[in-house]
Amino acid sequence: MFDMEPEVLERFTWYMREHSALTIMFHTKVAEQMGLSATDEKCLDLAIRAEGPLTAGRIAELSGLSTGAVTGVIDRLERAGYVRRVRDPHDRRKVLVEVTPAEFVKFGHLFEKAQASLVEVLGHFDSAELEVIERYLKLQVETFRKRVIDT
Amino acid sequence: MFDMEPEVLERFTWYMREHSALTIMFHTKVAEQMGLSATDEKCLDLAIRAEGPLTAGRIAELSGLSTGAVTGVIDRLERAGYVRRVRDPHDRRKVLVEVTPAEFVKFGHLFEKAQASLVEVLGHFDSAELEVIERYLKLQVETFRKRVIDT
DNA sequence: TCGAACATCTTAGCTGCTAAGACAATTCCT
DNA sequence: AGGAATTGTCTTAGCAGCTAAGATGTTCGA
Repeated sequence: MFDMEPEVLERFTWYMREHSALTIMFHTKVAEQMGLSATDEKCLDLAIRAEGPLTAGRIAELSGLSTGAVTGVIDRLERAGYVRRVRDPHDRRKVLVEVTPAEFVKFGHLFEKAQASLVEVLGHFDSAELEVIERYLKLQVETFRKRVIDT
Repeated sequence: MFDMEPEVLERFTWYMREHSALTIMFHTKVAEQMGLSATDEKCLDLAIRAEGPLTAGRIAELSGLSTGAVTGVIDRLERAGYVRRVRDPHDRRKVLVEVTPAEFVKFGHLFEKAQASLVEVLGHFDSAELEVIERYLKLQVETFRKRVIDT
């Protein structure tokens, strides 16, 4: 820990801000290409990134939408073939949202391109440098998560 | 440049994905606290990050909204005091959207907290490491921008 | 000077959100 | 075990904000 020059902080702040704006634009464009609204894509992403299948209610909590809105989201995702509704056998009130991986083959190119540009960026660093970057990313994600929760 | 192990790439991909999701959640929450919709906040952010004042039409292009929608966005932002409509003296068809900096004082705590967590993260690295991280961020933003444009 | 092009605003119609309540399944309490 | 309260999802009414099309006002070029 050492004291940082103000311009350094300013530059890092700028990178963050720029990266945020780009992330939001990218998110919008990916959704568009998949024939979904940003909201629907956001919920689909939650379902994909979750450990097991999520319930409709859990998606409402995580996304901040009302349960009524989530019904509509799942309707559209199901109609488009991205997910399937499965009643939870242990609690038949619940609806489990199961992602159907096959549907994503169509959009493989999107993810491949994303992967390719990540590889391109990382290719400019040696393995000691990558270690530093990974430590930074890990810490950044953890810190960011805490901040998002109490905002 | 050296060849990367698949698990390393996998971990980096995970960080990216997690960071994206957090960015979108954070964006939603900031907008909420400022009494704006995510759309309005996105446009305001464009206006803040731009060099000079943007025209209404330019905001429509950059945000991907229709000109009609942008009229509504500016109405709401103006009513809330974040921006001011100024007719361009050189071309009186155009409406310049001028950000009123004073309004952001109220939300200083939001930005201070963001700044503070950035400082906290960066505090874990010495200046040689920060140089690596900055190089990474710079490259990442540039590469990401190209990818977003042709997506 | 007049018509074409341009920048923004207005409006009609539509989609998707929230809030409230209906409905069905489960759990709790006696 | 049986009725009441709780829980999870869906339905509906009303509303906000988006798009597309056209109106309005301004500029530019011949």
